[in-house]
Amino acid sequence: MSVQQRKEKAREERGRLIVSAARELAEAEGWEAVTTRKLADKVEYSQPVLYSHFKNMDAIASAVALQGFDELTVALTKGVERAGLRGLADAYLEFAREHPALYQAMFVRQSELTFAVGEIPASLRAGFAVFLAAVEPHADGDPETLAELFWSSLHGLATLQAGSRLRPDLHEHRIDLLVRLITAH
Amino acid sequence: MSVQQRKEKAREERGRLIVSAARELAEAEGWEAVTTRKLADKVEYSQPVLYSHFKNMDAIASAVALQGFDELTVALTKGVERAGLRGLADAYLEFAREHPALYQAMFVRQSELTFAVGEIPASLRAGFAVFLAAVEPHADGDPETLAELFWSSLHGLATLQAGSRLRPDLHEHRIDLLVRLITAH
DNA sequence: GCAGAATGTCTAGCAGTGCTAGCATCGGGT
DNA sequence: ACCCGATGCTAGCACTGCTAGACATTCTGC
Repeated sequence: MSVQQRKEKAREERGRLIVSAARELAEAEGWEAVTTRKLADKVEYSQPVLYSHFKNMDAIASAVALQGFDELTVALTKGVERAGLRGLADAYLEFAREHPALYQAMFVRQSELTFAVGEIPASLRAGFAVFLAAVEPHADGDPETLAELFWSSLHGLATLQAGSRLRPDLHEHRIDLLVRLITAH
Repeated sequence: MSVQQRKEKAREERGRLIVSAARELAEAEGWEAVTTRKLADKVEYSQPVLYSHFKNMDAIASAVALQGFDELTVALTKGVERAGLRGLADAYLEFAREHPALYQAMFVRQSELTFAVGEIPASLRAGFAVFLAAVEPHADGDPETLAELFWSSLHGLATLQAGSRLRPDLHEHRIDLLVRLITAH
């Protein structure tokens, strides 16, 4: 049944095309501009094909988010290898700044995927592991809490910054201070 | 012109009615359920009336947010008076937890109101002042940066918690740790 | 090679969204 | 008593997510 396998492969390819088209559209014009019609236009199919790949629009955004988790984990790993805790913080905030729509899909837009209760994507869990390892030397026997707090702080900085609610010129100072607070035990 | 003044007063009253109806609806069913038709139904007018008070739906949400800034500042002040930095953190996170839709309108939904660039609502500025004062004893000559960082951390905790992305049982631990990091200079 | 079945895609449409033009109707000023 | 401006309404537009049903097209069994 090689012919069916090839079909299946082409189908998966089209699924990936939809996801990357959605991501591009979101990054270019924001998620509110990602409509079924525009997306169908972009991939040069009609709207119903979207629904043969994904349950609904939210599922497409979730697929984009999943890509993001993978890429974030890679970026975080590189960051921590380059410059420890400070590199991790820089990598996280740079990722959020460079891919605002992607970051929104991952952490701001509420989706069906409620983690912590239920199953967490493996890539996200790997990202958390990077935090855990990086933070462990500075935790008094409770790296989980410190890792969650560090992540939360970075998330807060990322989202408030994205909304222009923090003074841009103090960006570096805030990261410095955060890292100093954690490392100075 | 007493009659006109009375009319104007009734008009303002209706404006407030719209805002509180929107807030109730959002708190009860989430912002995605706040539509012009439902809102008009709730205040027992037709949709066009909404537009004689507000430019558009976003402006209504912004009015709700403005209410929230006032209330948050009050809550933060009480918190810091009761238990210093820890009371401030508790008050902030309790506010976000008890009024999730309100908090969304204030800090999550992106609106025209980009602060930091442009004018910041007076009540929000007052809220930041509470942070500044509470944090000042623990800052090495740079309370602004520490206040922004503290606020960001709480915001991160609040939003990630709201999305069920943090372990609920560690809630108190995270606050403890955050406050300890700041106070332990 | 060919009829019939199965798979896949598209056209057309529904219900609901934010928002507005234009028409009644009501009330105050002269 | 009349006029006229202000006010709220009905109806409608262009858009949204999503789906039913018609139409090809391709594969299967003979």
